[in-house]
Amino acid sequence: MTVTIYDVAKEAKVSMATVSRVLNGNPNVKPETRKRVQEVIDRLNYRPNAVARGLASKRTTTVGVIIPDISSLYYSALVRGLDDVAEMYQYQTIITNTDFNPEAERDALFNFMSKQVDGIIYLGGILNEDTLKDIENTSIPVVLCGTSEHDDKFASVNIDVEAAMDTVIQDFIDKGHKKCAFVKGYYSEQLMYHFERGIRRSFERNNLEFKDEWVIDGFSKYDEAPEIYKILKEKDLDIVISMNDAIAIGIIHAAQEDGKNVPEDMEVLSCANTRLVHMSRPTLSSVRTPLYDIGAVGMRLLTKYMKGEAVSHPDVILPHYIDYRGSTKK
Amino acid sequence: MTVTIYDVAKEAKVSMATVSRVLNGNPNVKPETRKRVQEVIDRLNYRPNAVARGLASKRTTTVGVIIPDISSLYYSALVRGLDDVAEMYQYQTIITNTDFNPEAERDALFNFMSKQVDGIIYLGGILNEDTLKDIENTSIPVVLCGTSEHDDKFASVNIDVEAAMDTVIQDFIDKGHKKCAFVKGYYSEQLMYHFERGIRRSFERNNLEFKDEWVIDGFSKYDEAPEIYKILKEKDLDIVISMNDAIAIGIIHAAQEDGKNVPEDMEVLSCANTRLVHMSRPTLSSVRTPLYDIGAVGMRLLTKYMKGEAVSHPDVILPHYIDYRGSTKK
DNA sequence: ATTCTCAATGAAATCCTTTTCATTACTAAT
DNA sequence: ATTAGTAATGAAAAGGATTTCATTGAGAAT
Repeated sequence: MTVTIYDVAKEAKVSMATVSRVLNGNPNVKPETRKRVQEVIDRLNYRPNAVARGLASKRTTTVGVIIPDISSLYYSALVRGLDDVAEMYQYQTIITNTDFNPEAERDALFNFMSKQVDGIIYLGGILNEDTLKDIENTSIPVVLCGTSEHDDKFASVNIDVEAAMDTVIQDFIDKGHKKCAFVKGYYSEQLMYHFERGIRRSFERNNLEFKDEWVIDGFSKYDEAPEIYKILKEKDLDIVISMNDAIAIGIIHAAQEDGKNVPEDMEVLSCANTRLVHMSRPTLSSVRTPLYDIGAVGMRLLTKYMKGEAVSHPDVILPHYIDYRGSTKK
Repeated sequence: MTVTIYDVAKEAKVSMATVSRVLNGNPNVKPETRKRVQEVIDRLNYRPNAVARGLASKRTTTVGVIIPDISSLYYSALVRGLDDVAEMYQYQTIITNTDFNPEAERDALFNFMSKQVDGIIYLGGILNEDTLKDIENTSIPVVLCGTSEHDDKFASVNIDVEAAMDTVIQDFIDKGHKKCAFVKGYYSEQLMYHFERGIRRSFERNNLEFKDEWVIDGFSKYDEAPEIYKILKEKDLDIVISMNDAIAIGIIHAAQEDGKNVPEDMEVLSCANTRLVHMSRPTLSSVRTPLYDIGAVGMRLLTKYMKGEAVSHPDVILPHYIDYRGSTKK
């Protein structure tokens, strides 16, 4: 039925070992032998069984990716970056959606181990201690992308979100503002924590108070924005930093429906940087996080680990920019 | 180092076969033996090697997914549907982005075969004849999702796009319109073809001509919308059916910037149905394609094939609706 | 001519399961 | 008491590659 390496060996009158050598580009094969074997491979249309190969070599050319939700523009942009680089290096990815559920993350991890992935990219939420230990034991390389976990244990790729927030807040304060809302989103706790810390730090440095009640949490979708707007209005907050850009757009729309103008009556800035920022009116000011690049660099890093290469800088910080567009005042 | 089935067998004083039976829920194990083995499994923290298992059983619990671009809202919604059902049935997915490149699709397919996937979900563009034949030879089950390929060879899940377009056009004609633009997007040729055919059919039935020049092709991104708008204006087309909703929104914005009002001066309807439709002002009228469900049903179908179950209706047509929102007149 | 290297190749072990087939130990039936 | 039938188990093969180690042969060095 299916052609195996044995069939090729027999047909080419060599041993399986030699066929294997040809397959893997091992130089210890006489050119004419190589040619003969290659001809048989082509003629028989032989394609190696990656599963058998994986069992024998202990390498599967597969990496596991843990992600909250692939249908989010934010995460799918990261994944596209990952995938393109993975493709370049001949790896395939297995993606598992976890919706920030720690149990789902744990299951995913165990699945990856069972499937003998060569590496893991983690874009997720919180790894609990047990799971963490399990991973370390396997010695499967792990790279964290955009979760802002400054952890010694794993390599990571991020932007400096605290610095970004610092800049943003300083700009607002310089324009004379003394308060702002911070609307969290559907991201990892750590990431949200770091954003908030950047904001607080900036307020502190300016000897201004950042009130806990300015943090608005528990919303994840565009549809919920009117509720958020209501809260903002109650608290008389007219500077809004939203982690999620769909929600930011929703807030703008809610304000507009309430007869307000953005940015004149309310300024909105998003921390995500998906394609949506261009698609609202006014266009959405935002922190330009290079999502695709974070994914790409993360996977590149992982390939190095998987090949056993030395990595000089395991914690990569990519540059970020603040793009002031229509939803903030000059 | 790593615990194998052999270690468990030795420790539990049974043969590997019995451990395997316990692992796979085979009923031919005495309850007390099962318990003893299970205890050892837990104690040793044994987790089966899926690669070895795959080699021995010829089943990998992995399905390959071919997709143009995971970072598209349209396709990632489909994939989320797929993934959730796959998860339910204990399958993992390997996703490959192809950007509609036939060669990339072919490579992906060969990769899947090599990795011995149990099934394939195809959301892609055009399978050329050779590749098609290769797939058939492997007897790997394939399900087509949302590509609108009414092909006897493979199972498929779709909406009836021609009927959808027919309804839409009929509505426009009933409102007194005699022409409309059809803006293609970044989708498969077949899908676009079926949409166009639905439009043409409707025009014909009303004894109206649909001109070739009303078909606008070659654009894929929001940013390109101003160009499209220019063309629309030249051709004096004020009814626009766009396959892509980001582009539809772009056209609306371009019109607004040109001092026009939507829907008063120009009506726009999108055929995709991503979350974006709610996020524009005016909100975007669209064909409500149940993307998530198409993916989910497709994967469900595939699980049946993979388990060798009979499938009574291999070509599923899911219901669709036309959602008239703010971008079209009542 | 003999020894030494090194390139080229093959035999066989190995990777870790599942699965088939044979065997043993019981229980029920006659 | 004997046989038949069945439940429970084990031994060993199979799955398709890689990899280690041994071997062969040819050319270089002595």
